[in-house]
Amino acid sequence: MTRKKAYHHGNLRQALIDAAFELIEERGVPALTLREVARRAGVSHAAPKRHFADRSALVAALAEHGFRGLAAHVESVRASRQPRDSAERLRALGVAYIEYAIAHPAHLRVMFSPEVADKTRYPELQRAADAVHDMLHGGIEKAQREGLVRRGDPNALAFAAWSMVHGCATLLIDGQARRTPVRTLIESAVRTLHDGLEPGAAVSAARTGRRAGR
Amino acid sequence: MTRKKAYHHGNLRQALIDAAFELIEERGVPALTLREVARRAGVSHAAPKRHFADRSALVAALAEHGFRGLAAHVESVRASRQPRDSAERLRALGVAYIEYAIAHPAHLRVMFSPEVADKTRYPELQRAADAVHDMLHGGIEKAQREGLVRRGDPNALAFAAWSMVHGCATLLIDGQARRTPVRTLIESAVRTLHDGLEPGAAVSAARTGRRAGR
DNA sequence: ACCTGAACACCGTTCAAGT
DNA sequence: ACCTGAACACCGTTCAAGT
Repeated sequence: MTRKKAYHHGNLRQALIDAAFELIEERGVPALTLREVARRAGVSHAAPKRHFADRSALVAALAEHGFRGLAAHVESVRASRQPRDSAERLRALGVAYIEYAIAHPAHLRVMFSPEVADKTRYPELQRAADAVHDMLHGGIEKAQREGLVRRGDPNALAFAAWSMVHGCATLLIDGQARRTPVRTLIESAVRTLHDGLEPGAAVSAARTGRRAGR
Repeated sequence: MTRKKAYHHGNLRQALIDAAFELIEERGVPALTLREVARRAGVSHAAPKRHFADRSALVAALAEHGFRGLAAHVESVRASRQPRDSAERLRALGVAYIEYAIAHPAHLRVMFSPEVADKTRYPELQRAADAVHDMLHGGIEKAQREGLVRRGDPNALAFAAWSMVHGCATLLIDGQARRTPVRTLIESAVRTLHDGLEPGAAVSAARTGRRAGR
């Protein structure tokens, strides 16, 4: 209500970010334009320059926002769902990632936009992305220590887990789901990440104990 | 050598596609511009209109090219590597997908560009993408029949496999590999797709027979 | 310190005109 | 049938000038 006035002389930076997300959600990433964002925030087209050096800097800020939001969502799920062991906890992390992508497709698209693929130019973005990666990495190591994830290079295992979850999320928000409910697809991806495609895994998944733990 | 002359009055369409891929490889997808493509092909900026209705139509043609190239690469790998059973064949398909992405990152980016996410507007693109999907779907069903992939909705299993392979490919071409050789990461993703993260799978993977096959 | 307005080079798209 | 050249509205970016 009273926001519109505060924008003009206040936190223009945040106003631009809000307007940018609205724009992406309405008309897609290709429609994201500095001039349109400025227009929606009610300032001249040159005003964003004070807050974002160029278009890439705005995209980087949006991506950073996305990574922080994802980390927060993962944390909140962890707090509310109370996973019983580290394997369930890891599974919850994957589901949270996919949920976040579906709830905020604009955020995920901008987080992995080619424009900001080189994160060395944006240290804050780098840190935000690393924080999410560290959650995954830590989750893998913890589950390994408890014998709930097989042994091996944690980096390589974390990468595999990230690939599955990220691939699932991006395919779903790009509308690649076909003839099958989204819920079923998510469950299939998360279960396959744990059990694999091979038939034997179904048996081992039904076991309560472990077999080749440390 | 004699190509340049042939372009001006000949297969301009193909010349534009070639120029577009060169441009994307050199300067990335955001730099893809109809005017620059026309310039490189040596024609006026309005000439592409005869072959591509608008920018999206060009991107769709590039994406279609990408899907056909991927299908061809998968076929050639299948012919040369002679997989012994349907599980190995499925694994080879995944590796081929990732190899293709790394060899032709511009193709993969354009294949999954948000601009052409809605493939209903481009039937030829739809068909090319479906052909790749059908290969995967068929591979899953065949492996199921041989008892080398667990039972369940083939669509859901194919989606999980696609998620892993596609996620791996996109993360790698976006330079998300960290501190670990690419080869190791690919092997981890492909192995995890088959075995899962859980410890029991390592044992079952070592078995020669099946256990819960049909 | 923060924002404006004019300016420049670029882009997508259209369309009458050329061959 | 295929391509050109001028035109229009839009964009990113820069910069002197305003408050």
